[in-house]
Amino acid sequence: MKLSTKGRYGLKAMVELAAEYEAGGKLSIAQLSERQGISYSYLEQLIALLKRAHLVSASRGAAGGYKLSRAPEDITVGEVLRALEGSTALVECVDTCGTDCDNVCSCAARPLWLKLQQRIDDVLESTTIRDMANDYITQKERNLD
Amino acid sequence: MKLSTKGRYGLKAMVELAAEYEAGGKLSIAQLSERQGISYSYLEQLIALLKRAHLVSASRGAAGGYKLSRAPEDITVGEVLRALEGSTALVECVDTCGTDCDNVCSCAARPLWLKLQQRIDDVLESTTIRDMANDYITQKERNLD
DNA sequence: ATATAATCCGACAATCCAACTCGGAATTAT
DNA sequence: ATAATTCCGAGTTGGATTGTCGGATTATAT
Repeated sequence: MKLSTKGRYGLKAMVELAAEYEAGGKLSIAQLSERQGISYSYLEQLIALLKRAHLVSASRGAAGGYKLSRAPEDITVGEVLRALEGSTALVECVDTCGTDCDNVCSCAARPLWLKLQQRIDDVLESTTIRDMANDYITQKERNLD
Repeated sequence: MKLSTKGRYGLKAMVELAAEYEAGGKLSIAQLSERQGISYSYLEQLIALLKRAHLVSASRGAAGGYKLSRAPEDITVGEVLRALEGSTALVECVDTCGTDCDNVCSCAARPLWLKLQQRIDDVLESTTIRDMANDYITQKERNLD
């Protein structure tokens, strides 16, 4: 019942880009990996996932980098995590992509998993990375005092 | 972001015991593993975890087996999952046992994880295995039609 | 007493997957 | 040209999940 580093690191990278959004918001992998203390090579892979999902767009070559392809208030945490992890489902049998469990109709636990998943998705879909960036920024300001 | 089979199988075993509670509620591993199609040897291990957490009690020897050590309405899903998985935390940094992340105070994601974890635990602590057993029983009845 | 049915226990094995690393090709600004 | 960057696929490593197995222990039934 753990979220992988893929999801955690990738989401933090998105928040970093969101916090930079007003100022143009382009950051290179080198910048992102340094700000978060994540391996350059690994972050490369994560960003690739985000790009494939059209959440960020790249400009190549020298002075290149990544920026959000939409405004941060239009990107939900759920979208980001799905791009990174494939799905936010806690158990397969509640995945929107369907299930191969032949037992769904008489499963003792399925009603619970459905309810739980709904609560999780409520949070993930109602939170945007703009929200997170705002928290992040005020948090950093507080730390300066 | 997946729940392991430990949690899923173990919880289903507990619901099976809860459904049997009124009738005495003692079941052997052989019975439990057959009803769920889970390997006998593996289930043995899972039950051991539940026993260590005093959620079930065993009677040894022939005609032995396991039963709930408390009434099913007094056992929450959260307790069961903690016994099986160690923790229900989605990310370490919200674990009640504390964290070794030196970044908690300026983490862009922590407020989200806290909120998410709270919603998850709301569900897990407010659902008992009696609730699940009731659902399970009516579900089985519907399937007879 | 003996056979039988069960829990108990620890060690081991297979498989998977998360979490990276690496090398180099393609692209673009200066 | 050169340096900075994205792009891409393959390989590695370690640890966790998901079991299996053999035998010891305990209780019941006959």
